[in-house]
Amino acid sequence: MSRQAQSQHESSEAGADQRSPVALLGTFIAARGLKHSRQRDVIVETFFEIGGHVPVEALVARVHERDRRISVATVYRTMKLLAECGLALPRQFGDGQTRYEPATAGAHHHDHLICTGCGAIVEFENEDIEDLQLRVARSHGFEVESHKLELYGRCAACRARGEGRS
Amino acid sequence: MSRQAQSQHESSEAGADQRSPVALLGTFIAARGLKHSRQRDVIVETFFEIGGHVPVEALVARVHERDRRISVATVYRTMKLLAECGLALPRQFGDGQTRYEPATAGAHHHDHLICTGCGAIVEFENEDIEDLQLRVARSHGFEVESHKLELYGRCAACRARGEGRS
DNA sequence: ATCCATGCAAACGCTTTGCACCAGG
DNA sequence: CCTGGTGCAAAGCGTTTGCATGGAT
Repeated sequence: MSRQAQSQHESSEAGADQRSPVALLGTFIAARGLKHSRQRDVIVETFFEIGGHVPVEALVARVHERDRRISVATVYRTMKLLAECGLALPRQFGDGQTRYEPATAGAHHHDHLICTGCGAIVEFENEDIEDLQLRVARSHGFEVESHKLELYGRCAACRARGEGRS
Repeated sequence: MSRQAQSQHESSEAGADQRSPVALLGTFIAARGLKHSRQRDVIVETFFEIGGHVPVEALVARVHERDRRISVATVYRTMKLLAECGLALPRQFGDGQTRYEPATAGAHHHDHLICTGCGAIVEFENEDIEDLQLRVARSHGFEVESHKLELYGRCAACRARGEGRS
């Protein structure tokens, strides 16, 4: 909605900020004097392949499909690195486990709809709500730095499936 | 909401839903065939004395000021019981620990402003935001069951204290 | 007498960390 | 080579649970 189209052709092949995540990470790593490794590649590729809001546990499982010997610790360390690089966003929903969501270059802040039936997570963005948030905060003397909004409910599919809730 | 006033005179002296939390818990306990105990009284009294959004750890500390021998397990069990009774609401902010907030009888749903400077937690309620939430959800085929909205920022006091953020 | 509640400590799930070894620059 | 990365296992943290004991009804 508020994302203005910058140029039309860049989407054709690569686009300045459309380099592969692995490549982007490479840049960050180089800039920080860190090192490159095979397991990081695997983890990062797998993470962006999944694309969604991945619990670390699930990511580990997927990574192990490619290389059984990559350790959980390395996955955690790599995800933390990705988060520091701004390539992944850690999310804390109520269930005690950290999920990571890919942070694509031009992406805006958004919030989440979470289906209590099937666990589906849908992203949305709403400027009106954000405006109201700022206003409410200001009326309490707060200056908002960030926020978290999660709506829990049943998605269309789940409602269709079991009309009279379980 | 679904609790209808059963008798009328009980409200005369104490107020139907204004009875002390310990007394209210007593009623629930009796109704469920559970038992009363000294440590529950201490925990519940302490909890409502604090009144805010208490991390369990802090509650335990306070409880221990009164009786060192009450165990952590009992505090957790009691808070879970209070939550089931509807007298306390468990809250999960992002910091990995559960906080409980007293649920007074007529209280509405509300959301939270959390100061990233001093940790202060302010409650607010905003119908417009809630309306918009419902609308957004519906536009995605969701039927909202509950939601969580947290605004993180700096409160007036903290901003006054250190204008140029640390 | 009967259950429930308690305390203790062990177990838990998720995440982090210490350490010795391995590997990229 | 030197520094950072890895695997493993242990530790950490908040929370829960099994079990024997103690207390309320």
